[in-house]
This record gives sequence, structure tokens and C-alpha cells, in this order.
Amino acid sequence: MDQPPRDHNGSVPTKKKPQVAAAPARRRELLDTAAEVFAEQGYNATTVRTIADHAGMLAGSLYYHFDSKESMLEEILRTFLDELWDGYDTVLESELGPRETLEALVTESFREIDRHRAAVAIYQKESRQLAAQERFAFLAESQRKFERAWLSTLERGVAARVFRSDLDVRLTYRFVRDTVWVAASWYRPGGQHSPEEIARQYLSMVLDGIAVRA
Amino acid sequence: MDQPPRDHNGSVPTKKKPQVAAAPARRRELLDTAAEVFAEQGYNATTVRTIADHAGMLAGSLYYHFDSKESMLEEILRTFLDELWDGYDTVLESELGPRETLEALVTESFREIDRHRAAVAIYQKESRQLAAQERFAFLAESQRKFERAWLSTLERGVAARVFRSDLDVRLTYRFVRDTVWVAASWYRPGGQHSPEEIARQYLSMVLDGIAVRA
Amino acid sequence: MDQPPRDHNGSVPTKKKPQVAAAPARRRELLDTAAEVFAEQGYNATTVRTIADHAGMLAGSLYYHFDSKESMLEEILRTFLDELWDGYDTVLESELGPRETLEALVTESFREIDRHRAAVAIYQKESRQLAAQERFAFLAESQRKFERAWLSTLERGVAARVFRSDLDVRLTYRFVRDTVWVAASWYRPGGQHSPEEIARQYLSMVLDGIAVRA
Amino acid sequence: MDQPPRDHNGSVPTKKKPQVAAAPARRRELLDTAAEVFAEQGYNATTVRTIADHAGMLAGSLYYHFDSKESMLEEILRTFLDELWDGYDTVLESELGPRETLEALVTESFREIDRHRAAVAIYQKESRQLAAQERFAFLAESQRKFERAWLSTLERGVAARVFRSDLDVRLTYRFVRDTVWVAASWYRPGGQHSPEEIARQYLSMVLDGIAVRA
DNA sequence: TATGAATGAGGGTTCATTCAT
DNA sequence: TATGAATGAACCCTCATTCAT
Repeated sequence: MDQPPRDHNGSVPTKKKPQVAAAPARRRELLDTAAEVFAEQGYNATTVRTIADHAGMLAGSLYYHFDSKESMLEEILRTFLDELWDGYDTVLESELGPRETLEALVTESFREIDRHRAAVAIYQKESRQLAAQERFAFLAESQRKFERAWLSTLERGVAARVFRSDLDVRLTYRFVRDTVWVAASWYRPGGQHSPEEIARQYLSMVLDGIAVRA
Repeated sequence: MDQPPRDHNGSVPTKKKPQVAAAPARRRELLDTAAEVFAEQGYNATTVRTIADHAGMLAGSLYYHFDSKESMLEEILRTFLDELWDGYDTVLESELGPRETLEALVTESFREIDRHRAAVAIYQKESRQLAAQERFAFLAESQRKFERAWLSTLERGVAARVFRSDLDVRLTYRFVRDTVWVAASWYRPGGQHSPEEIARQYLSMVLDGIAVRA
Repeated sequence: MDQPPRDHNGSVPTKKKPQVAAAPARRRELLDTAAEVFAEQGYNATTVRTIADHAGMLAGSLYYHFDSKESMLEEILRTFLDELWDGYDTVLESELGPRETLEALVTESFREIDRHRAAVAIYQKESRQLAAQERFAFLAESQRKFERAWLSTLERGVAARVFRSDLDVRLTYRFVRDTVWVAASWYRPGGQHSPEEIARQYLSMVLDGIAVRA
Repeated sequence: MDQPPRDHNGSVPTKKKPQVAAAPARRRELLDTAAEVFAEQGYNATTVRTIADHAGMLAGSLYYHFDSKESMLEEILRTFLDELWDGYDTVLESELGPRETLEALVTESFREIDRHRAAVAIYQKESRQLAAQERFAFLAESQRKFERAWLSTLERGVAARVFRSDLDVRLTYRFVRDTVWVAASWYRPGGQHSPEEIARQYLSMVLDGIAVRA
């Protein structure tokens, strides 16, 4: 979805707070808490006081660790997208066939949903609006890269006659993309299905359909 | 998704404002405007002043027509769901076979997306959070009804051997549901594809998959 | 001190609030109140709540009339500088001799102090820091114009042998400038001396000194 | 301007911190740093973090050395006023003639500006507001003493016919006072003029005026 | 019907200060 | 001596809402 600058954890290194180097553990904790709340209540509807409550501190104390509510959001999304692209890039560089690539990408996606459920949910709900802001331009950038990867995979597949040629490729792209990511809105980690199992079923539906074969 | 009480436009008829009778046309206009803005910016991020700006009036003036920002949202969603269920109920009462029912529901859904794009987008983005409020209990109610309709259709189809039996029905339900509605997030009315055409392609993918048959 | 763009009362016409056209009377009242408080407590030490208290309203209500505390400050200073330069320009265009020019400028200055005591006091105390901000660049611009006017007057006087040539002109400039404007810090309108009377005495000291002539 | 109690560096010796005894050198350094920042940015606009940054430490660490930001300010001003009055008292006890007294006081003032530029600038900008607080009552006290010294000198001069009798003495006092101290706002130590040189020029203007003698 | 002005309850953020280490 | 982390009060500002006109 994105290809942010390699190093990005400081985003806007304005002040000289220890925002970057020091105590990455606490930082992570707080970001996880924030992500959870953002995902549950929506970014706008979430107050920093709520985040602070969940973290067992006062609202002002968050500003020792972060520049702003927005910078928390940014870091949550950047961290997620970085990991996501680590996985995707590995797949894309493996030179698999189109069908195997699709399977690997979908499976990787469900693994990310499993690991970053909150971040994915936030991404789903907020990215469209956010992408308009310069600060979140990396979201749009990621989306473009994402689209290129999928479209080329689908086109390769059509050329190789493993995917149907009678379908509009862009529609198919959206279909597959949405099909995967919306899962974040209902997926609960630790449920009865592992990410791989869910991926398998989704792939089965996407590839072979839900109708019984004639 | 829901079947609210027949009359629902005032929800809480406390005050004496003529919120109901007078000039239903202007009312509709304003709601359409509001829906457009809500869809574009998100409900929370939208200020009543923005709505008023788009409508060419001052923020306070909206309160002649509506009780509150929330009541505008409620009416937008109720109106949409009412129409949606009009269509769905017609389908469900037609006693079609499971596959034909699924096709009809999906087609009807894309028609609603075409007609109520803004409302659908709002619904997609906000319904989860809203459903927790008593005022928006009708959203949860609608969702339950929606789920029942789909699940029973799918189960009928599995029993009739027109849908695959090796798939988790709930997963399949979510798959189909999401697959359809997320389209509202990118669909633009007046584009090159008619709702029926999009429905046909979606159905083709959902039913038969995107892979080439062996 | 400044030569702002001819029209400047909107400074940053971001939103479409009636900040500009409507109700200039109330606006003036509020700005006068604000100026008084800024002058007395200092800009930074003044809270918008204090201003609102003095105006008999709530803090938030000020934002119906103004964009921000800073925009109030800006408008106060712009209005003052505009009037000041109206007076100065009239003097400078009159082609008086250097001594008469100096007398007229000083007199005009005391009149402005009389009319805009609060604004002058604010200007004295805050302009140095403010001028660094882009928004208040007009302060620096005014200062440059002010300096040019004074320096050229002094130089003309030296050339015409009405001012002493053994003094450093820049030092003299600062001497005269400060001497006049600091008066705003103790001047109270409605006191026993009229601005013209004070100007006369200042001029007497500046021109002829306080020592008895040999 | 003031004559504070002989010992004044702790003002309120409440806690047990070694604020007084330990390492007076470091203390001085920190106060000089703070004074510089206060002078440049204004007391209110200066955060303790900014001071700490300039001193190469963290904000909290300053509290090992000082009770509060305010106590730093107090000590800066007290130290300055103490030295100033050392000089003034020496002059005043010398029983010089009125003109020579005036010359000596002005010269001494420019020497203090040279030595304590930052403190003087702070004094100029903040003393009026500060003097209202009990803690800074010494500022008002100093000002009174200052005024007495100058007024009596001027009156002595008028009586001795070395100063003009046609001028309002209080106005003249303010004129001379302001004339001297505002210099702190633009004076930069190490510039091309020595304090004594500047004093000489100022005195020349104040005593004999800037106009060419008839 | 709509305006203009105000309310009042927060919301994000800053900052002097504290304190255990 | 200094750090790192947190506190808590206050601050500027936003915004849904009200109401007299």
C-alpha cells in the first residue's frame, strides 16, 4: 500500500524530544493502545484523553512521547505499511507464477490483518480522507504501488490463461482487494480460524467461485 | 438492512418546530447536501457549518429544518434503508431459487448504491459505531435482518447443491456482503458501467471465480 | 512605521466568517477592549478569557468575530500603523524644512500616542519579537520606512546646518525615536498635558537640551 | 533602581535543596543563559525547556539549581539591581554638582547596560507588570529610589541654574530616564561604540540638544 | 425562513513542576 | 547532578446548538 522513506519513525523531527530514539518499548505500547482505540471509535471520535485513560496516564503526558494525536496516527500507519511491504516485496521478488503470486499476496495480507488488525481497520476507515493531507501522502503512494502490483499480477494471469479474460481487470482488482481487506473489520485475532485458513477459504471463493461446478 | 417504523423523520418530536410538514422538497435538498458532505469528509469531521455552506445558508439556519446534526444523519440512513428494504423485500417475497435470489439481491444492491451512493458510503463507514447508540438501534436491527436473509439464501443454496458445501457459510456471507457494499467506496454514478453491468460482473466472479476453469 | 497593503482588515481571509464586512462597530469595541488588556498585561500573559471577561462574553464567543488571538493583535497593530502613516505621509509630503519636519513628526507621534495609547504600548513591547513572524512582517517593513523618513530628515538638517553635525546620525535617530515612543508607557490620555503640549516640551528638550545656555 | 535586602538569592528558603551553597559558578552560568533567552524571547514566551536546551540539559534538571522559573528571573533582576545601585550609590555619595552627577549617573547607566545587557532588557520589558507581584516589590522600591535620586538631582540643577527652569521637572525626568535605558533594546556589547562614548553622545544631546546653537 | 451573535462543553496542546532513579 | 517520565492546570480554539430578531 505504500513505500515510505526507509527511515520514517520520526516523521517530523521538529523538537528535540526523545521522540525517536529513547524507550521504544513504551512508545510501542502507547501506539498499540492508541491504535486499538482509533480502530474502535474512529480517529476523529477518539480524544487523546481516552487514549491516555486506556494507557493509565493523563492526556498531557502523551505529549512527552508524541508530538500530536496526528503523529501517533501517522506512526501507526507507517509502521503497518512498512511491515506490509516487507512481506509483499518478498513475495513479488520471488518470481512466482501469477496464480501463486495472488495466493501468496492474499495469504500475506491475512497475516498482516492478524498482526496489525487495529492498524488495518484504521487504514480502511480513514485512509481515503487522510491521503489528501500532505503528511499522509505516503498512503496514496502506497496505494499506487499496491495497485500496480495487483494489476500486473492479474494481467500476467490473464495472459497466461490462468485467470479469466472476460472480466474487466480493474473491476477484478477492486474485487480482490476489497474482498481481502474488509475482513479486517470483522476479524478477531485468536478466533477459530488462523489467518492461513481464512486465506485459503477466501482464495477458494475468489478463484473458483461459490457456485457448484457444473 | 433495516425496517424502521413507517414514520421516522422526527424521531424525537419534542419541540414545536414544523420539522415535518413544511416544504419537504427543501428538506430533501438539504439532506442530500448533508449526505454528500458526510460521505466525503466523514460524519464526525463534518461541521454543520460546512453543510450550511454547501447549502448556501448559515449554520444556525439548519436548525429550522432539523433538530440536530445527528437527526440529519438518522434521516439519511433511515430513508436509504427504507428504500433498500423495499427492494429486498420484493425480491425475498418472490420465492425465487437460491441462486436467482442471490443474483437479484446483488443486483438490487448495486442499484441502491447507484441511487444512494452517499448514504451507502456513510453507512459503510459509520454504521458500526452508530449501532451502539440507542437512537441508531435500527441499524443493528437491519443488519440482523440482512444477515438472516443472506444466510438463509446461502443455506438454501447449499441444500439445493447450487452453492458449494465445503465453504464456511458465515465466511461466505461476509465475503459476498462486503464484496458488494464496499463498491460504494469507489463507485461513481454516471460512469461507464451501469449498476446492472457491475452486478453481472461481480456475480460472475462470486459465483464462478476468477480462475479459468480446468 | 509601516506601509501595509491598502486594504488589510481581513489579513488572512481563510474562512467565510463575517469577520470583515459585518458589524464593524462591535468589532472595534472588542478590539479596543483587547488592546487595553494586551497593553496592560502583555500579549502573551493575556488569555482570551480575560479579554472575553472584559467584553462581557465567553471566550469562545470571540471567535465569532475573530480568527484567533493573534489576528486580533494583528488588526490592532495594522489599524494603528495605518493611521500613523496617514499622518506621517501627510507631513512628509508637505516639503517642510528639516526642523519643521521633525517638529511635525514628533507632534504627530504624540497625537497618535494620545489616540492609540494601548496599540502604541503593545507595539513598543512586542514588535521586536513579532516582526520575526511572517504574519507580522509589516512591522519590520514599517520600521524600515520609519527609519528612512527620520534618517533623511536628520541628514537634511545636518546639511542645512540646522542640526549639529558632530553627532552620530544613527545614534541621534534612535535617541529621538525612543524618546518619543517610550512616552506611551507612562502617558495617560486625559491627563493635564495635551499631546501638543507634551510634544512642545519634548521638542524643546530634544532640540535645545536641558542645560541652561551658556 | 533598588536596594534589596543584602542577602536575596533564595528569597523563599522553603525546601532543603542546596540551591545556595553548591557550585555558584554553574549557577551564574545558568542564570546568564536564562537572562539571554528571557531578553531575546520575553519572559512569558520563554519555556524552561528552551533555557535548558541552551544550557545543554533537560528542563527538569534546572530544578536542582532553582526553585522555579520565576526565581531565576528574580535572581537575575536582583543581581543586576544590586550592582547598579553599588555604582549609583557611589556616585550619589560623591557630592558632585548637579550636572556632574547627571553625567556620572548616565555614564554609570551605560556601563551597566554594557555589563548586564540582558538583565536591563528584561527589566525594561517586564518590570512594570512584575512590580505588581509581592515577590517583585523590590522593583517598585528601586524605581522609587531611582526617581528620588534623579528628581533631586534635576531640582538641584534647576536651583543652581545649570538646568533650564522652564521645563516640567517630571517630564524632564522621564525624558532623561527613558533616553538612557531604552538604549538597552538596541545596544550590542562589543560594538563600535564604548559605553562611555555612547554616554558622551547621549549627554551631549540631552544637555545641549540636537539643534545648532543660534 | 433565515440571520447574527452568543453559549458552553469539550478537545488538542503546552508547560512549569515533581520525583524516583 | 542530571535524567526520564509523568502530573495537572491552564490555554487557545472548535463546534453543535440556541434564540431574539
